[in-house]
Amino acid sequence: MKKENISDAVIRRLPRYYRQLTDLCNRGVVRISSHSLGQEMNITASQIRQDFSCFGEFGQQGYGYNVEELRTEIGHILGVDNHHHLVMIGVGNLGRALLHNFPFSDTGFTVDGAFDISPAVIGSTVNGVPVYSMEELDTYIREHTVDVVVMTVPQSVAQSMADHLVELGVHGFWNFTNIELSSVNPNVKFENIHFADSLLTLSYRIANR
Amino acid sequence: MKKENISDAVIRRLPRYYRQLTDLCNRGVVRISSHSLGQEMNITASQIRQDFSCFGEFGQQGYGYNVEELRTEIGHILGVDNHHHLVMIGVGNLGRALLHNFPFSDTGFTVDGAFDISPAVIGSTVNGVPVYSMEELDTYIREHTVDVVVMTVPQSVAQSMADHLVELGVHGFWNFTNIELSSVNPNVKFENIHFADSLLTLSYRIANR
DNA sequence: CTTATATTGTTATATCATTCACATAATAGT
DNA sequence: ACTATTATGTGAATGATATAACAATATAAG
Repeated sequence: MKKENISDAVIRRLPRYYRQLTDLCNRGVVRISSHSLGQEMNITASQIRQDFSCFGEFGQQGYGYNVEELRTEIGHILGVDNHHHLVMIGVGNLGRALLHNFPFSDTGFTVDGAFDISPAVIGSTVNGVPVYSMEELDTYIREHTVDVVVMTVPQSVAQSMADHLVELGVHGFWNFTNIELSSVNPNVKFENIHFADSLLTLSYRIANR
Repeated sequence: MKKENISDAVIRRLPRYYRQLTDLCNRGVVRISSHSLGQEMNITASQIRQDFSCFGEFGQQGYGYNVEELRTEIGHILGVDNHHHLVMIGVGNLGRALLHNFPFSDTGFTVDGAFDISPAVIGSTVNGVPVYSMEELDTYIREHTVDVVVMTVPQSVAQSMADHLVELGVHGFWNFTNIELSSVNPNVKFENIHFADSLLTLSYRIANR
C-alpha cells in the first residue's frame, strides 16, 4: 500500500538498503528474502517489508526479492538517476578531501564547480572541478542549474550565505558547518553532517557503557 | 526522576543542547526557560524538560535554568571532562582535514597519534600529531590508553582492522568508512559518519519536496 | 506580606514506529 | 497434479517517543 507521507525513520534506512543491495549485486546474489536481508543487516524482516511497502510491491511470495531489480527501485526512490547538480562553497581541507575522495557520481550528483575567497585556489582545479571566485557565485547560480550547495565554510558566515542562496533559488544544502541552518521556506532542504555531535554521542556511550 | 536507560533519541539531542548553551554563554545570557530555549532550537519546551529530567533536576521553578550551570551539567553527562584519548588510522585527505580543522579538545578528546601505511607521511607530523607506521600500531595500543580509534581507511580493510583493534582493547570507533562496522562485544561502541547516506537522504528530499 | 505570574518536574495522553501474526500466493518437490 | 514449503504484503498489537496538562514552588511586584 503506497503511502503518502513517508516518515524520516524510513527514509534514513533507504540508503543502507541501497548500500547492502549494491554489495549483494557485486557478490552476484540474484534473489534474497526479507528474512536473510534482515539477518545480514541486523534488522527485522518485518521492518524491511513494512519499509518497502511504503513505496510499492517489489517482491514475490514464495520467492523474495530480485536483488538487482530491488536495488534499481530503491535507487530510483532515492533519486540517484535524477542527475542533480551541485556546487561546493569553501575549498578548505574538508572541501578538498570531499572533492578528491567522495564518489559524488555514485549518488547521482555532478560537481560542477567550487567557490572560495582564497586567491591561492581560485582558477585552479581540484580533481577536475574548477574553483571560482566568490564574486562569481551569484552570476553562476543565476545562469546554471544548482540543486545542492555543499557548505564547507566557516560557520560565522554560513547562515547569511545560505539565506542569500535560497533567494537565488537553491533548495538543497549539504551542511558541514557546526550550526543548524534553516529557512522559512519549507521546500528548502538541509542535511547536516555535525562531526562534533557525532563524536560527543560516542563520548557519552563509551563513558556509560 | 533520574532514568536508568536513556533512549538514543535523547542522547542524540544532548550535543545540540550543549552547542546551543555554549552559544548562549558566549552571548552572555545568564538564565533561560525551557520555553525560550525551545523557541531558539525549534523544539517543544515539553521535550526539553523531559530530556533534562532523565539526568536530574537542573532548573528552578519560576526562574528557569542557569545557562552556564546547565551547560556544565550537560558537558559532564556527555563526558567532555573525561579527557578521552584517541588515535587516527588512515591519514588521507579526510584524516588530514580532521586533524587540521576539527576541534577535538572542545569535545574532550586528545589526539595522541596517527597511523598510515604510506612512507610519504610516516615520521611527519600533521598539525602537531605524529604519524607512525602501521607496524607500530599494535605495540602502541598495548602501551597506551586508547579510548577511540578514528577510522578513515579504505573500507576493504576496515572490518578486519576493527576486529583486531577490539581484541587489543579498543572500545570506541569513530567510523568514516561507508560500511556498518560491528562487534559481538556490546561494550564496543561504533559511531558512524556515512557521507553517502546523508547525501542520498538529501537527494530523496529535494526530489520529493 | 500577599497576590499574580512564571516555570519547573512529572503524570497522563496522543502520536509515531516497530513487531507480530496471518491470509494469500508463488515455488519446488514428488 | 498435488502437497509442503517459502515468503510476501498488510492489519492489528505492542512498544517507544513526543506532547499536553497540571500540581507544586519559586520569583517579582505592589
